Amino acid sequence: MHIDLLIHHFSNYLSLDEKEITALSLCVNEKRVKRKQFILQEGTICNHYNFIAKGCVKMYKIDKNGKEHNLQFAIENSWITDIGSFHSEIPSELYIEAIENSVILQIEKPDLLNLYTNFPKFDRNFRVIIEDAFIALQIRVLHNISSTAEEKYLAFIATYPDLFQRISNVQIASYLGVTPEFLSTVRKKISKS
Amino acid sequence: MHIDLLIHHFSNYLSLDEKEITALSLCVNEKRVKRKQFILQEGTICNHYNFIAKGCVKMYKIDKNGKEHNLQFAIENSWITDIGSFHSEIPSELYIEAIENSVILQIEKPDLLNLYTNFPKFDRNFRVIIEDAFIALQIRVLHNISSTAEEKYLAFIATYPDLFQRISNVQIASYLGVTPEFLSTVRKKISKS
DNA sequence: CGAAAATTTGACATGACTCAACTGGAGTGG
DNA sequence: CCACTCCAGTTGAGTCATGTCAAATTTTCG
Repeated sequence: MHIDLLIHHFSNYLSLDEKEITALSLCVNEKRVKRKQFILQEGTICNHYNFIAKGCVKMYKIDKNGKEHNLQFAIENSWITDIGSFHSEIPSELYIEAIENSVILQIEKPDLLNLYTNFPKFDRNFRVIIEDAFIALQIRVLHNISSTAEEKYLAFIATYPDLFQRISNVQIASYLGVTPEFLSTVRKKISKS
Repeated sequence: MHIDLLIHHFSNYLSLDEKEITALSLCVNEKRVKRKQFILQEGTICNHYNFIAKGCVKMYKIDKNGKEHNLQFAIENSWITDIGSFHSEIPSELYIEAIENSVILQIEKPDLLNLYTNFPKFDRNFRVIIEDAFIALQIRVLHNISSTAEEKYLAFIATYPDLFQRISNVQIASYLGVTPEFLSTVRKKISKS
């Protein structure tokens, strides 16, 4: 079962004991989605945390010109959620869409709050998980405000060599904040040097 | 005393009880810095969390061309720390420098870890604090990858009207990732419309 | 196989940077 | 209190990075 992946994921932090595993298992829902299906759509409230057990998904915004801007990718053993919408319970401006056929483990908000209250270890573990995500986002912001497209692209493939092989350059361009056409010329220049 | 500000800050989350307040008080160090003094410098390990009780500071990186890139500002009642360096205990690539004469409340890493272990409420509170910071960073990334300089500037002054009045446009330009000259032309264009 | 999407290429447009010069406070020392 | 310096802010000319649009080609996937 896929929940073993989640339990193993937590063993990277403070491992769960029997009672915690039982409680967690009771509130995890497994959801299978095919490529191009949505886990979240703009206008709806994001009321669950999503853990990717298998596959690959993206979270993005569509701007006023209809263009997609990728905020985050997630593959096996990582979390992807519109935490802003989850917290405030206001409608999301984001989409979460499967790039590959995927298996998602979802925890509903009331269940997660219960886990936090009954088992402080979840507060601890999610604190550390989000700290790590925060650190990665800070590095991304630094690149955004200080690097050229070429530098950002090279940093991306160095940081996420696994992702890089699974997603198209259109997706990477959207994540970096450049057009696919320009990324193409950047890649050409890199390959020549 | 300034520690009251910190205790009050936590009351925005789960309020601290007597024992927690006592424990916290024992590990908070008050530090006064003047304008242009450093709280952290590149090459040193960031081994404390910094809470701004009074004043205003910035955290930035200096790139290979000697240019500053502002990652974060902090004013009263907010946290500013190189969490990456704090976690991994590798030397920081960032500077934290006072923009105004300031009062900082510092918690050393071993003390913070003790607070986490002895009082789970700190895990909870810092989880929520960092979640909020994470949400703000995600919004910033979305602007970085999808907006023009003008849109980013307008979003900045709408989001941080308080900060906007206390710091120079040079600092804002560095935060947005544009040159001060170009920000100047953007501001001129805005004032005309 | 066939449709849809990804990738590349080129001509052109524009947003943003560089560099240099100038102006006008704000702080500092005599 | 003045003279001085330093820095923020502005302006303009020229340049570079990146975007737009359109078209052709290749790849992917159902």
